[in-house]
Amino acid sequence: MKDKLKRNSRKPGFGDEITHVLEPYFVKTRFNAGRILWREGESAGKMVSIVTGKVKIFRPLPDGKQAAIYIFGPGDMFGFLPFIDGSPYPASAETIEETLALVMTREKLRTVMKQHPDVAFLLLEHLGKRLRGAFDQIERLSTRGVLPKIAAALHSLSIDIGQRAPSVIISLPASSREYASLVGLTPESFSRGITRLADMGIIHRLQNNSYQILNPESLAQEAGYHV
Amino acid sequence: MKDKLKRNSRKPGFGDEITHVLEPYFVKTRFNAGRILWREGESAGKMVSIVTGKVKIFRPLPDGKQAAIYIFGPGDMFGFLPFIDGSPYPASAETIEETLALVMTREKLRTVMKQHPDVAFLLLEHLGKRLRGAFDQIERLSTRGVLPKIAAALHSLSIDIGQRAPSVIISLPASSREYASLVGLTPESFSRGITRLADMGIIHRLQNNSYQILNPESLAQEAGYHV
DNA sequence: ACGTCCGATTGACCGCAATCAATGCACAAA
DNA sequence: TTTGTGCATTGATTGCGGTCAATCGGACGT
Repeated sequence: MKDKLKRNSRKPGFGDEITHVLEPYFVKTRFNAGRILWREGESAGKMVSIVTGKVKIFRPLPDGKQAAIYIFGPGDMFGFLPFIDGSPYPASAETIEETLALVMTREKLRTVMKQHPDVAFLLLEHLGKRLRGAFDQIERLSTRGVLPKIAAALHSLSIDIGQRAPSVIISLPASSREYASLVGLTPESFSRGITRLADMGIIHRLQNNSYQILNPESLAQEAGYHV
Repeated sequence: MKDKLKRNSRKPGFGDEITHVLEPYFVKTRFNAGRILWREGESAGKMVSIVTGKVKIFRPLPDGKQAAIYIFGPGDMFGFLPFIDGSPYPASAETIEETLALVMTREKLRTVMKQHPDVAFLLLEHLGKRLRGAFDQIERLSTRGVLPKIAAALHSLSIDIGQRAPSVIISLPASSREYASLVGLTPESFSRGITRLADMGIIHRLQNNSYQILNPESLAQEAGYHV
C-alpha cells in the first residue's frame, strides 16, 4: 500500500499561487498568542493566510477539553468555508503563537470571486485538502493503540518534510500538549509512546520537541503500513 | 449552546437542485450489495448520486478493520473530489445494500463544469457539508465515554428527521455493526450503550434497529449539550 | 412446524490508556 | 544564585471499553 505513504504529499507552491492572486485584497494583520479568531457557530469572520505563526482549529468537547482538528502554519490558508456556503464556522480557531497573517473580509472575497471565477476552483482544491486532512485525523482517532497513532503522525510529518535522507529530523508543529490532542491522546500517553519508540531505537529525542528518525522503515511498520 | 443543536440541520431540496442541473448527464446504474465502487488511492472513478440504497465511505485500518466515515443514502451525492483537485480518492466506497444511483464519469463532469460554472459553487457547498460531517465525526471520536458518543449520534439522527414532536422514532441508517463503526465503537459496546440508555428510560428499543426517543432533553444532556 | 443462518445482545475477563500525582527540566525574573 | 513558572516526563493506580465466547431472536427456506 505505497499509495498510503504519499497520500498527503504536498503540492509545493500551490498555496503561494492562490495567495498571489488574492494578495491585493488581503490586509496584513498581527495577532497575539492565544487570540481566538472565531468560534464555531459564528458566521461573521475572516479568511486567513498565515505568514508567520501557528493557528489551531478545534472543537470543544463536552468535558471541557478540546479536540484539535488542524494545526496551521506559514503558507496555510483557511477560514473561508462560511463565505462559500453561508453556514457558520464548523470549528473554532485560536492562535497558539504570535501570528502574522493576511486577512480578507467576507464581502471582499465575494467581489473577488465574481471578478475571478478561477478563485472558486482554487478554493475547491483547498477544501479538498482540508477534507483529506480530516480523513487522516479520523483514521488516526479510529486506530487502536498508542504506538500506531504516534508513528503515523511522525511518519506524515517526515514525508511533509520530504527529506529522503537517513536520520530525518522533525519538529512538532506545536507544543507537546497541543500535538497530543491532535493525535487523540493525552500528553502523558503521547510522551510514553515517544519514550517507547526511543527505547526501540526507532527515533531519538532532541531538544524542543524535535526528534530524529533513526529507522524510517520500522516507523512505517509501527504506523501500520506493513501490509 | 443552541448553535450546536442545529449545526447539522439539512437544507431540504438542495441535493435535488444540483442533481436536477446535472440530471441529463447522469447514467442510472444498479449496484449489488457489497459492491466496491472505488478504493482509496485510486484516481479513476465516478461521481454518484444515490436514488435508493446505502453506501458507506471508509478507511481500512492497520489491524484489518475499517473506520466508517460516512453512510450515504438516497439524495446524497459524493465521489467528486478527485475530479476537482486531481488527487486520488481519500477513502473507499462500498454499497451496503442493493443501490440504484445516478453516475457520471470524470470527463463528463469536466465538460459540464465548463458549460455551467455554477456547478463549481454547488460542489463547493457539497464539499462544505462533507467537511462539517467529518468534523462531527472527529468530535465524536475524540469524546471519552460510550454514552456521549451514542447519545450524540442518536441526537443528530433525530434532528435530521426534524420532528419536534414527543416520542420521535429513529432508525439507524445501517446495520448496528456498520453504525457502531461510524460512532467509533465496537458493536458490543454500542449495544451495551443502547441498553443503558433504555434502562435510563431515555429511549425505547423497537424492531429493526429503530428506537423511540422518550426523553429528548436527557438525550441531549448525555450527549454533552448541557452547558 | 422445524432447522439453519446471521445479526444483535449479554456475560466474563483483562489489557491498555486515562487519571492523579510527583519529579525533572529549561527559562525568565528577582 | 535563587526562586518561580510552565511544560515534559515518569510513576502508580484504576476504570473503561475491547476481546472472546455464549445465548438469544428474527427471517427465511424446505
